[in-house]
Amino acid sequence: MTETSDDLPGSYHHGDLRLAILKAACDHLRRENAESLSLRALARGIGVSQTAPYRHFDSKNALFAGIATWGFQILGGQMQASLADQTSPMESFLTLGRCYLDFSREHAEKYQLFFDSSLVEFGEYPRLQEASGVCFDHLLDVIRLGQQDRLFIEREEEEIAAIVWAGLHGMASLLQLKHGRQGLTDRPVGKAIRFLAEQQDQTLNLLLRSVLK
Amino acid sequence: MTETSDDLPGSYHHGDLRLAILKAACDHLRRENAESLSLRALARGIGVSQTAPYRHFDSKNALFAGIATWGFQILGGQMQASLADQTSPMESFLTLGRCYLDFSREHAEKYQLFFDSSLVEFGEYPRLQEASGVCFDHLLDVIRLGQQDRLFIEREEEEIAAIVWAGLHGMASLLQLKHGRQGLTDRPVGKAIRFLAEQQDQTLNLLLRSVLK
DNA sequence: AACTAGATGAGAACAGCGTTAACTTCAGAT
DNA sequence: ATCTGAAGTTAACGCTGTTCTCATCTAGTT
Repeated sequence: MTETSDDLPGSYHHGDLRLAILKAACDHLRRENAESLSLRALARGIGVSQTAPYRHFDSKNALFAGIATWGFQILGGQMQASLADQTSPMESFLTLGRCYLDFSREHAEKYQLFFDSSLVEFGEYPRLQEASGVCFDHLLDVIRLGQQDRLFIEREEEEIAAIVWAGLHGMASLLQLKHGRQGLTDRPVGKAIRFLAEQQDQTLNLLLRSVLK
Repeated sequence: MTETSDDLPGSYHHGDLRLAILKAACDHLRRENAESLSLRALARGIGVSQTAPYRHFDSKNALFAGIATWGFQILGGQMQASLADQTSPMESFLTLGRCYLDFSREHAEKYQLFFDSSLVEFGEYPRLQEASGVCFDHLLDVIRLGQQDRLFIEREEEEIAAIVWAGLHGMASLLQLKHGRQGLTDRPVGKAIRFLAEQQDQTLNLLLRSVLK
């Protein structure tokens, strides 16, 4: 059993409160939003005192940083897994882009924290920086592979990575608007986002074309 | 004098409290962040009671929506102005992209609200929807112009707009990381973003190339 | 010139929040 | 068996968003 038995009566210690908080926070972020998330309500929902979370996270910001770190670890793992059975550099490159978009959809609540400098102070959490660095390194690795095959325009690998990242993040952001925003269905902007959602693979290819020779 | 005389003693009414709140909020967002913004502190800084802002904004979210609406109005005006003295559709297209990036830099605090569905509930504010719609229409206009010259790949105008928007927003987001985030200077990701900032025009051209024939 | 209505501001109050400090309980090593 | 540190609790502080009631000013009507 992977789940801890938190229904045992009289158990003073929770068992894995840290993970329970992370999960509950993500659940809330998915259903509601970041502004309405409260540490006290989270603790109440789990069934511990309102200050118990502070044994695992120094502050609310630290919790957000923890979620973001968790997210980068998951993304890093999925990137690595997605590259395992690719045969060509070009295939690897496209697969990595697809992987990024998939993550931003499946873990939307974590992904949003990657770019919300109001909720997550990157500089204060070295483990977060490292986890994000690992993901970026995977991207750089794939780009170096492609450069050996002269796949890309003649730029330094970091520059190619930045352009690719911009395209991917732009797509991911707009795709999230579709679910996070009401009232744009009948307007042109709604139609545009619907196109984006329906033609994801084509759009992805078009945007990645930016760095291809 | 464009500024209202709020230093007059004994003046019960502020004169233009709504605008003063909008400006003060933007100032705060630029220096600090959204989470630490407090309506009460804002009112204190302006010198009115803590409930005075509620005469102009129904809630904190309404204030954010007001800032976002203001932002779209400014962006719409700048888009229109930037297109005034362009001669070719291609020139107009590139200029509009430049204009978008400029706005995202000069009004970073407003721009961030455009995509923060946690702070701004788009569906609840028709004027916000309309202001954003005007901006999107400017983009569609330019694309229609380019389509007449067979500038773009064969797609519907909304689809081209979505791809362009994705590229622009991706660039704008990553460029904001440079100023909003510490501790990524020596890492590869820091180098990548520095490239992006230094080669903005080239990168913009590369990304916009996605939709060119 | 006096009156009135509506817009704008003030003050008190409420529940909820993040966070800290001091205390309690438990699990594991010596 | 005892000790120690990790993990959880309780009480408290100041701050917040928001609402309700009341005060003041402005502009327009008679």
